[in-house]
Amino acid sequence: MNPRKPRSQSDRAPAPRSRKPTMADVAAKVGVSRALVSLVFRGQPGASPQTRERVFAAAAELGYRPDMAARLLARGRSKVLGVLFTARNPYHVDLVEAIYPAAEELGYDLVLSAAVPTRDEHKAIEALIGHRSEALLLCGPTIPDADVTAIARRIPTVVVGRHLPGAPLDVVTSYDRPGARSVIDYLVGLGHRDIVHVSGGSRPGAPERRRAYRDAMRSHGLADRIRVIAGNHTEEAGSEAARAMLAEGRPLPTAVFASNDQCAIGLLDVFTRAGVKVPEQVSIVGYDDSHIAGLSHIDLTTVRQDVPRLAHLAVRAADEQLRGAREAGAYLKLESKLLVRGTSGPVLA
Amino acid sequence: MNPRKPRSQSDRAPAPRSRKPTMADVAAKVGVSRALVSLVFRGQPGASPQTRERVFAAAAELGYRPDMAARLLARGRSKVLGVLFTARNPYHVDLVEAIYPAAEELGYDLVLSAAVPTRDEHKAIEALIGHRSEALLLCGPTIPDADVTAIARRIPTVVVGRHLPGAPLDVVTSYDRPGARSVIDYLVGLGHRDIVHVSGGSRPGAPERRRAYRDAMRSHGLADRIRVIAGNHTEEAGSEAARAMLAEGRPLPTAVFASNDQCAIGLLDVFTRAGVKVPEQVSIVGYDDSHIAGLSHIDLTTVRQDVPRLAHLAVRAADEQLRGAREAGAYLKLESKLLVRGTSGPVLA
DNA sequence: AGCCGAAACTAGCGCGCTCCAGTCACGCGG
DNA sequence: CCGCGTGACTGGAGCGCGCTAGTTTCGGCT
Repeated sequence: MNPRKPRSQSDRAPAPRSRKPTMADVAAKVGVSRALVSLVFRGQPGASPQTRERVFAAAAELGYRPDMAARLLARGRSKVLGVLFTARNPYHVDLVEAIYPAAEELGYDLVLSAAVPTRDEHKAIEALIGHRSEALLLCGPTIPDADVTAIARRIPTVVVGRHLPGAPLDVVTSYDRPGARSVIDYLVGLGHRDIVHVSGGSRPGAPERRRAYRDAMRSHGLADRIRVIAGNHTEEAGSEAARAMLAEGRPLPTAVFASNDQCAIGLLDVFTRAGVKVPEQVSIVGYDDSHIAGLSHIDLTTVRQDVPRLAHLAVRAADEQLRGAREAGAYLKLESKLLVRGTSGPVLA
Repeated sequence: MNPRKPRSQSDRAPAPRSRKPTMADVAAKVGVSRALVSLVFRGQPGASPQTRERVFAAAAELGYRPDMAARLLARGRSKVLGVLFTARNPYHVDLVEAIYPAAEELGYDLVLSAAVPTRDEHKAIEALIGHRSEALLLCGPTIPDADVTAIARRIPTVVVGRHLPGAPLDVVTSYDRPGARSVIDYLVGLGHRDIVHVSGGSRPGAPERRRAYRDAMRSHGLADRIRVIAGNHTEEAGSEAARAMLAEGRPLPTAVFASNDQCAIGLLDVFTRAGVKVPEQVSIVGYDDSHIAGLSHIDLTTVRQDVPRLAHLAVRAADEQLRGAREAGAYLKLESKLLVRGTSGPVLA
């Protein structure tokens, strides 16, 4: 068995459903040159209104669609942004949803590539580059700093939601420290003192949130109550943390601050199933305000990041890099703000 | 100033991002023809092992990546499959994750396009076609039958997880009827009689599951206990249904069969928060076995669809259509099987 | 020696499109 | 009458690659 198959006839043109019409077909039908059709389709001046009309009519009749690949190839600029995201992360999904309109506004098209368990971020990024993305938007990438830097040297890159100072790329993110701090301030204001933090390890944003938690606790004179449980940005990590707390036998904290919403939801589920009342017995606060946090049955208190604006800035940063408007290296940070919902409340005596 | 610089032959710019290296650059560096480099990169026979080695070395040094757009253009076949999915649907995410390896196996590349609130499926599909997808894989599309049919006439199409008989496309899905039926059989076997179904409206698979529920109830002599609550394939719909049941004042059913996992989770959350014990007071069963169903804190009884196989068949169907191996119109159905987890149990006297 | 065929490699066209440098007709002032 | 500007349109050279039809080299066989 030869592992590589020789190209056979069947590997060539697919059974033509009817050959895809090209610009030349449209041009021929109207009786003009291809160049004119091209002009019309790009909406550029240089064609009379009547001709435009006829071109569009002929195109519609033939079912012609401009071929992106050829267009990309011919044009210096491809106007395509590659977006890397983690399919399982609802916050990333929110980001992607917000990036679409932002990109459209500036005339960019999007190509998505998902990082999934069987397909790591490196591969996903290669695919994006291969598909002729002009620039990359990386949503909370988890590969090492050095790798991100190496990629950024090859292609304009914008990292969203991860702190990565000093690399030749733009960073768009929220101020994690004040966001996390406001959570602690809020909880302390409600009378909480035993506030546990379930951390997200080295996940994007997690170190900052952890540090802000510690700082805030100290500044409230609660240094001795600091407790960080190592976790992750997943439901599974949250539920494990909750089970661990329940299994300890000692009293539960009155509040838990999770490093992101998924983790918070894991906590929430395990606690409520164990009969622990939220927020009466334990307040739970997440981070990100991903769309699931807002669902009525979750109703999670969390920290909202301004996702549409984040997306907008990210696309604009990419555009600026591409236009050569400035060097890469911008560090854009947005305010984020506490969003009080139903999973948090005062300490009940 | 003209941004378009003429290409100078001797452009060996160490300035990192000056210009993307092309195959010609690699060829020049190695001292062979472009054609040979092309052979090497396609893994085709016709190059000596030493040459291969040198080509790869030079490519790595230059940071060369084959340009998909050009490759697509030059090759009759683009070998790209366009995948439409709903970013917020975890089951779709599972599917996408499974499609990646399946596509790779047959030598296809993937382009994803997400249907999101601000960007409907039509637009997403146009984008896929524009990016030169040879065929479309539509994960549970929600646009009208006629629209899907119209698209399928333009481009080979495979629909996953939606019943759509008689259209010029392939369908890959699971047997929803037996799957749903096994749920009812199982619940009845545990002693349940008051089994409510929260339906998914006209969402892919939902009508079949609803019908199977009704049929199964009747065949168990429970025709008078049939109760369908109109819903959707979202958490929100599940939670609404749960709230509605709680608000009614009359006794809860002993079991609820939701049309998909997300809906089931909505139910689950509202019930547990209201202090209703699952499964002691109410058993809850979902459908799809999306990855969230398996999370330890959810531990949802559900119906597993064989996602890897579904993905595999879908890709193969697309491949077959493209190769002209057969006409479109295949209807592939897989077995699905009940997966008993922690949210279901016997009726307690 | 002479022939042959496979292995290794090359030349060059063409994929569908964009873009630049024209060409053509037409009107107008000198 | 010519020159000249302007709007409408055309020709053709690429973009980076794949692929067919070669050419050259070389070892083995009669």
